[in-house]
Order: sequence, then C-alpha cells, then structure tokens
Amino acid sequence: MSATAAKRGQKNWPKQVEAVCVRQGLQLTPLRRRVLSILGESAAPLGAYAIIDRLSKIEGKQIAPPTVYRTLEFFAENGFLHKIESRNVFARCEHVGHAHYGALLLCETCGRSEEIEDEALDEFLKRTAARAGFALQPQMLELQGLCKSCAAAARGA
Amino acid sequence: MSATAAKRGQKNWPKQVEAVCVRQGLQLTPLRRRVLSILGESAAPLGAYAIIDRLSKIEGKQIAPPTVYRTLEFFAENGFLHKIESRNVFARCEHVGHAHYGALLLCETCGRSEEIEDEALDEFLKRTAARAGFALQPQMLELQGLCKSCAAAARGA
DNA sequence: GTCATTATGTTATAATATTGCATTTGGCAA
DNA sequence: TTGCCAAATGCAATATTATAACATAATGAC
Repeated sequence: MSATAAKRGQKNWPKQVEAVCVRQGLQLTPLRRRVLSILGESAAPLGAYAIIDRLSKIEGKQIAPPTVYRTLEFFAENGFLHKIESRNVFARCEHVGHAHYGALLLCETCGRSEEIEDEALDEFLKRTAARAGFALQPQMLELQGLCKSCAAAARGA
Repeated sequence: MSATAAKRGQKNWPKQVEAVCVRQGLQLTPLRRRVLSILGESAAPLGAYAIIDRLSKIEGKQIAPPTVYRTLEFFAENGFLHKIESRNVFARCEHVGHAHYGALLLCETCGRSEEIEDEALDEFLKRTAARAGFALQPQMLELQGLCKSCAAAARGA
C-alpha cells in the first residue's frame, strides 16, 4: 500500500463508517464520533488506553475505561474495527461492510497494519485445517512481518 | 489428533524437553522441572496464573508472578513452548527442536490446541503477503475453530 | 408524555505482565 | 578450596489491559 493510499483510507474511513451507520440505523453519538475521529487520524492501530488518553484531552476530563471499551466494542461488532489480539490494539477495518476474513499484515517496525482480503488464502487454510479434522471459523489472520517501506529501510541500512 | 495420541504427546513431552536440555547444556532446575510437569499434565494450554496457582500448591507457599513468567520465557525461548497471544495461555510445543512455523489449531469449545507443521502453508502465506509488498516473519499462526471431537459433538447436538 | 431500550458515567476491581533489586545457586578458574 | 562471575530465583511493588456492577441520562416507539 502506498503512503497516499494509506492517507486516503485514513481520511475516508470515518465517512464510510458514518454512511454505513446511517444506512443501518446505527446511532453515531458524539462520543462515538470522537472515538471514530481519533482512530481515523492514527497512522497505526491504537491501544485502548491510548484512546482513553486522547479522548480525555479532547473532553477536558478523565474518561473511564469502560466508556472507551464499550465504544470500541460497538465498532468491532458492526464490522468497522478489528481488535488485534497479538498486540492489544484496535485497527480500522479497511473493508467496511465486507466479509471479515483475510489477514492483517502487522509491521514489527512501524506498527502499522494493512488488511488484505483473499479468498484463496481462506480456502487454503480451511483445507489445511480440515486435514487435521479441524473446522475453522471465518477469521482475520494476524501476520507479523515488515511492511514494504520498513523492509526497504532494513535492506538499505 | 486421537485422544491416545494426545495423551502420548502429553506424557512424552517433559522427557523430550529434558533430553534436549541435556544435549544443549540447558539447566533444568527443580523449579523448571515442576513447571514442566504442570504443563505436561494439562490437557489444554494454561494461563500464567493457573500455573502460578498450581505451583504454589505444590510448593506449599505463594509463588510470585515473575518466577513463573521467567520460567515460561525460558521454555519459549528454547522452543519448548508456544505463547498463544489470542488467549494469553502457554501450550507445549509438540515439535520440540523443529522449525517454528505452521499453525496452532485452537478449539473454541474445549480450549485444546493442536500443532501442525506445514511447509506449503508457510509458502502460501509468504506469497500472499509478498503481493502486498510485505515480508513475513516465520511464525506460528493461531487459527480458531472446532477440533474434531467438538465439531462432531456440535453436529450431533 | 410515558415507557422501554440504548447509551453513558462512575467506582471498583479483575486479570495479565513487568521492573528493579536482593539473594542464592552453579560452574569454573586460580 | 576459595573466590568469583554468571545464571537463576525470591520478592515487593507497580504497570498494563480489561470487566463487573450499578447509577444516570438520552433516544425512539407508541
């Protein structure tokens, strides 16, 4: 993903979420809008407490954890956000309204996450698991590595 | 994996670990042996605090978290144990001394984890990530689903 | 407007993990 | 053997992540 594409995604994401909320009759309250904008402006996924801190600054008073966790839960349940379990952070879902499978490519160096949707991958995993008698759920993989620019930087260094 | 295979793995694991420790000159201290045996006897992966509780019972006094976390770190560093990030638990590495790639199949129902080693999967993932310019690290995937027996039970129910 | 539902506020606490420093143990060279 | 260094363990405090439980406020259906 190019830097400009990242920036576009970042800028458009709150608007896309808003559009889906309107279509589906989901309440986009002031609190949710503020959290949306915090997530929308971040280059990399954010931890809950980073969001709490930023929100507290915006609101001018200390916001308690449940407030933010509930908001994040709302976004995750409605397919706007991924929780990245391996890092305890929350990333914008770049495919608002699409199926939730594929993979998140997580950069070890810059912390950014990139989302790919790949039916072939899904199929391959299902078949691989099935050989062990395992029935896979649909899920987003979390894959660790280096993003294009960090890999280039590492090679250059 | 059959129940008997699981049981065999479980019984042999501490001995395999011990053998590798001897070969590599790693200290298998009394503390490490006790943690090894706790992990060896568990059907499913255990959380750090579950291990702390069991160890405290065995020792007859309260064991502090760092003691156990350090022991787990020792086993993980030496390839005897996997930390399952999506669940905050620790699972025996069933392929002691092998490459650490492939996948952990995690059953949502019984909590057990099964390890598969699959070079084709590794290749597939690398190629998929490479199309996004991403350089994947070798890693164990965590895949959620239902194990053979829990899937059968679910179908029967 | 009343009422039920949904959302938010607030306090407390649970669950997971680490830092920093003191003490003990094990290996090994003089 | 002794002394030393490095590795391992003990221990207290605290950091980080997340949830429970209950009160209050806002919203939408009727």
